[in-house]
Amino acid sequence: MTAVQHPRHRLDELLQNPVRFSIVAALDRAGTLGFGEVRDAVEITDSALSKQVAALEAAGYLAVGKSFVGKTPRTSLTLTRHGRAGWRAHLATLREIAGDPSA
Amino acid sequence: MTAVQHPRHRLDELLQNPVRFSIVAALDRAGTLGFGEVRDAVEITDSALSKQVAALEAAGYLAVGKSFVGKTPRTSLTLTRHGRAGWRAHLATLREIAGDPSA
DNA sequence: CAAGTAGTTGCCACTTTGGCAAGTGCTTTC
DNA sequence: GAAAGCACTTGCCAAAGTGGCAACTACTTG
Repeated sequence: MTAVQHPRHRLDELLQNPVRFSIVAALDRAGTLGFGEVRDAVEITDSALSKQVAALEAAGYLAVGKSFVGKTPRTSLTLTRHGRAGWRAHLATLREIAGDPSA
Repeated sequence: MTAVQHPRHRLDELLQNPVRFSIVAALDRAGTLGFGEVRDAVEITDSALSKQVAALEAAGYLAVGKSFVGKTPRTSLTLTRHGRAGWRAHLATLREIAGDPSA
């Protein structure tokens, strides 16, 4: 039989970072948000957000849409199905480790 | 009025590490555990655990007791009041970010 | 053309973390 | 009583993650 591993091994590396955790949390709740909205909500610099968004996008966790609202460009962020699944699994694992009965 | 910061700023740096998170979670549930018990539960090497325990102890999060059970030394780990408070606050912040209504 | 908006990227320095091997303190075995 | 064992501890180091800052892209407005 396979040894049962401690749940920490199942934590999502991407979501262990507080910034990415917060970005994904915000998107999970809001559905879609603009780059600026996320930047202001999470309180991070453009540079840092841009890098973390790129990481999440590369992992297929979120879709980045470029469009124009009037004359100004708008980058919209939305969780993918995969991202949402990863988020939920991560939360469930955290709860499992913490001993949360609702895990 | 003071600007309300995003809750991620209140996350406990010590508890952002999965190993320390797991150690503290286990101790919160069990009360006191031996070094070996934690090592086996969390599935980590002696070296890594020793270092993380030292970090948690330095932060006043846990008390390390050295004693002998028969002839073999036993290092027991217990959360301090401060450690328990930090743990609870960290969990509450995670829930707050995640939008958990029970936060 | 200069300047501004909305991001993006490169470069770099700092920090964290783990593995591995050697070391510590105490005890049992040959 | 020297060697070996047990339960950790520590030093050294290499790899990886992050953020700051400044320069850069792309497009628009004055």
